[in-house]
Amino acid sequence: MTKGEDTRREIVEKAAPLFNQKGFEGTSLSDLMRVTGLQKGGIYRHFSSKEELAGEAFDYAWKKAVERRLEGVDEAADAVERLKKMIDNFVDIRTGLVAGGCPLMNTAVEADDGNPVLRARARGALSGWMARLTKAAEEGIERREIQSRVDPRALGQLIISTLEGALLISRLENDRTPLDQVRHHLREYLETNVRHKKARRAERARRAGV
Amino acid sequence: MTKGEDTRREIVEKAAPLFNQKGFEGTSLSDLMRVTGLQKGGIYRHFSSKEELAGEAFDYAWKKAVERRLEGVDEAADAVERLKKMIDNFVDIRTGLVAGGCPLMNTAVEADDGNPVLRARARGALSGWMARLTKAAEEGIERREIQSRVDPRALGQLIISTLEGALLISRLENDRTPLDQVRHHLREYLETNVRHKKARRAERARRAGV
DNA sequence: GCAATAAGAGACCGTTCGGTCTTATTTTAA
DNA sequence: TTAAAATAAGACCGAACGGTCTCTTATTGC
Repeated sequence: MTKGEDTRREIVEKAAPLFNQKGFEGTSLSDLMRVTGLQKGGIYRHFSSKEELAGEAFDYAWKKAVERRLEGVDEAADAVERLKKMIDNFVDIRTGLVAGGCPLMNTAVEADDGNPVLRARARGALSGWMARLTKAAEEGIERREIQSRVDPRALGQLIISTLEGALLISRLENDRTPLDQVRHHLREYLETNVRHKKARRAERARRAGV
Repeated sequence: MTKGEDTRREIVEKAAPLFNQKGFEGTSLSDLMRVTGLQKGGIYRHFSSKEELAGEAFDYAWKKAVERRLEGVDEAADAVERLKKMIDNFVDIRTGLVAGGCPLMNTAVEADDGNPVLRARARGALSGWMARLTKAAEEGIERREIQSRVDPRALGQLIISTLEGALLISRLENDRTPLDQVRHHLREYLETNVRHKKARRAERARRAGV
């Protein structure tokens, strides 16, 4: 890795929390100069515009969020447990993330009446997340772990909507109750309306044995 | 009403969609001059700062949202129907509102890492909304329309979180499916886990009779 | 209709904005 | 070691920022 590539990477990593907290418009070049310790020339050598840097900062922030939200998911016992693990990760994990809350929410709200480049970035992130959830649900249906009447896409939308909304409220109130609340609600829903009935007795036995 | 008061009101009404769409930082005085047809002097005669105007614009936008979201709620047959009506209004109503989506969400996201004045405004709006929902739930419990084990505050948080999250996703995707999805989900939840069991037979009969 | 007052225009203020470009310095490969 | 290439500094640009202030114009109460 050349020194230039290294500097570029550092700029992105240091810029990401700024953009995530203050937004694209709210982050100025002088902010970026301050956190990177570089002058304008040093920044603009690596990026053609503030927007290009913001785009890469979003990708970086989102990548870190996805990584953490997927931790331990593959190890879960079945499809329902995988979904529950993703929910738990969303609710519990607050370290190792770019500061400022969910990049998807922040970018979606700022960009949906404006900046089309960042908006596209947010849509891409959302569809990736949706794909993870629907794939888990589809596989669960195939394996008779999830009821066949469940619509994977609708389930994914429900989970994402609920989690993002609770995060919004939790951050505004500075209180994690809403996140815990929807976690409990979604878990109940998954066990009662999503998990395949044939699998329920076995699952109860497994849990009792733990 | 003097001409000054009238002008002031017009400024607020014309500024509100701008702030709701572009945010506080994203809305410039030249934007405000354009939509109001006034020069700076004409605006600053009525407001001491851009922030003061933004605050009043938020109140205006929120007031309109609340008015529409409460339409027909008092006429509902019981507490569960009142909650369902509030949910329906949130999902269905898109006219008569200040453009740019939910003012609570927009302001919460922009202000939660910054502007404390606007953040306080958003928190006030949220607590008012929560109060409406918890009051409906508490009354429902008193009247044996809602199960006594239901926690009014938790129910309110769940409804608000779910609706706001779905609105976020719907706006990003430009697709109302997530909103319809969570409406269906919440209705089912209200009927199954919230409505008082003694009231269920009567409710089914009432609905069959309609 | 007139004087007092309220309302609005718009020039002006210093600052900051995103961005460019030339120059100096550091890294790199030969 | 040295020359070429990569990298960073920072002066500079015009435009736009939020805000002030003076002066003119419009409204108001008498």
